[in-house]
Amino acid sequence: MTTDSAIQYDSVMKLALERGFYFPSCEVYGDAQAGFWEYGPSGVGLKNKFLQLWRRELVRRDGMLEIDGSQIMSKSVFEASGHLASFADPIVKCTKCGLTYRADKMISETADVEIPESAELEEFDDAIIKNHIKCQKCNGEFGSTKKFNMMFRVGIGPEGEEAYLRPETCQSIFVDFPRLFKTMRGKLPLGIAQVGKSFRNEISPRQSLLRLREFYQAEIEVFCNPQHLDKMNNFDEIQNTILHIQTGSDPDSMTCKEAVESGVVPNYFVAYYMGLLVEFYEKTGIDVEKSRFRKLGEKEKAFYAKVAFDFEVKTSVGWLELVACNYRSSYDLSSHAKKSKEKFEVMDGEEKVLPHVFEISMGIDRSLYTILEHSMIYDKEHERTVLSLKPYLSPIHVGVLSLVKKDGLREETDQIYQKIRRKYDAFLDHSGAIGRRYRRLDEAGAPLAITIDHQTLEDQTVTIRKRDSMEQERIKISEIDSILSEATSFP
RNA sequence: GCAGUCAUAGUAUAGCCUGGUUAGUAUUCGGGGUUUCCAACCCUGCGACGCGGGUUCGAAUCCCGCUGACUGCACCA
Repeated sequence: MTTDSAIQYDSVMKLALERGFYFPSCEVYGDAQAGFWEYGPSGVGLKNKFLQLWRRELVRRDGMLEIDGSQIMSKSVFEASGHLASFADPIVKCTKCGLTYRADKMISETADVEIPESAELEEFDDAIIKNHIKCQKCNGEFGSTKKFNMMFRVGIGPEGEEAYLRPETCQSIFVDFPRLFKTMRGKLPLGIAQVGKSFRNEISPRQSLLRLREFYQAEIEVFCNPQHLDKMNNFDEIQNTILHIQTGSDPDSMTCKEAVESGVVPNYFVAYYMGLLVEFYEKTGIDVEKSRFRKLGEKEKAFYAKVAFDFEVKTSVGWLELVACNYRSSYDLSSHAKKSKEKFEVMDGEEKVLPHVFEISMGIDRSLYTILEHSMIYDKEHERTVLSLKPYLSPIHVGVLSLVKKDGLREETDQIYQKIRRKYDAFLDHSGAIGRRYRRLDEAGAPLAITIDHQTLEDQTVTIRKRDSMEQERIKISEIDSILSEATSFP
C-alpha cells in the first residue's frame, strides 16, 4: 500500500463530519456556543471501545475500583479542593481598546514586580497604579482587576443555591475515598477510577475536540503509603517498557527501570503507572514513538501537584497533551479532611497513614482525535482513504454485503447479518457497486467485510475481505463466528 | 478576550464587486437499471444562501449587530 503520511487536522475533521464521528452541538441554531461537540454513532462506537480497552489495561490489570460520581458538586468541595480560590486567573481589561491581560503576567513583564496569581485583587490594582502601567497596545488605562473562574456555577433548587459543575472528575474519588476504602475492603496502594464529563469555562475553545468546555475525562487516583513508593510488586511486568521522557529540551528513551535508577522518575511507584499508560496507548493504535512524558517545571504545574509529567503525542497540530500525571501528595485528602472534619486516614498494615495520591488524568476526546489522526491513511495506489483502526476499537467490526441483491442473495445476506449482529457491530449494505461499499467501510474503519455471492448459495461459503491489505479469502459460513471473534477480540 | 480572514446542500465550491432567471457545478446520499469482487456507466430523486435586523419595489449579493470557523496573540489549574 503506497501511502501519503501527512494526514492533517482538516482531513480528520472532514472525515469526522462525513462519517458521523463528531460534529458541532446545536448546529441548527445560530446562537450555539463554541466549545461543545457531539459524538455521532461512529464516535460513540469508538469511544465505548476505547474505554473498554482502558478498563482492561488499567482498571482491571491493576485491580482498581471504578465509580461514577455526580457532575454537580457542592460549593464546599471546591472550597476544600482549592478550585474556588485557585482555578481562576486574575485579569485586567484595557478600558480603551478592550484588550484583556492576565494581571500577574502583565505586571511582572512590564514592571518586574512579582505578585502571585492567588494574591488579593487590590494588590494587582495597587501595582498597576504605582508603576504607572498602561496598555501595551494603545496606552489606555486599565480597569480594576477581576477574577475569572473557569468553573461553571449552577443554582440548585428554587433558591438557586450555589454549586458547581465539576472541573475535574477526581474530586468525587477523593470525597468518596473513606467509604470506598472501608466498604470495598481496600488495601494500599488502591487505584480508584472514574470516567465522566468535566466542565471548564475556557476563554477561547478551539479546534473541535482539542479544547472543549464540556469534555470527557478518564481519571485514576492511586492512593498509596508515601513510605512505600519503592515497593511495587508488579514492577517487573513493565520494567523493560520504553518511556520517552523529556526533562530538558529533548526527550530521552529509557526503560521504566532505567528511568527510576537514573532518578528521572522519582520512584518505582510512579514509573509503574507510566509504564502501564504507555502500554495502554500502544494498544489504541497511537504511535507511541511520537510520544513523550514532559516533566513540568514549577510554574507550569497545577496548584496541587508536587511532581507532574504530561503525556504528550505529536500530531499535525503539534504536541498534544493527552494525559496529566500528577503526584498530588496528600493535598486533596488533607484538605477534605480539614474542611469536612471527617477522617481520611486508613490503616496500612500496622501503620495509620493519610495516603498520598498519584493521578493519571486522561483526556478522552483528545485521545480519540489522536487515534483518528494516527490511524488515517491515504492509500495513493488505490485512491482510497483508510481508517486503519485497531479491529477491537472499530465502530464497525464487519460489513455484510450482497454482491448483487437479486437471485436470492439479498435474503441469504440478511440471514447471515441477523446471525451475527447481536455479537458483533455489523453493517448491512446491499446498494451500489461492491467497490464503493468496500471504500465506504474502509473510511469508517471496518477491518473486515463479508460478501455473499452466487457461489454462497451452492457451497455455503463467503468471501472475507481485509481492510488494510484488501486481500480476499473464501471461508465457510460456519467459520464466520470464530474468525470474527478472533479478529476483533481485545489483545 | 483582541486582531485579521471567512460563513452557500452531507462534503468541496461558483455566483456577491456591478442587487432582479427556477441559486449553478462536482462529489456524496436515496430509488431504479446494467455489470459483477474494489469509488465504472445510464435513468431518476432528495438536498443549501449561519441567525437577527436595516436599506430597497426587490437582498445570497449592500449596511449593522450576533453566532460560529480558521490563523496569529493572549489563555489552557
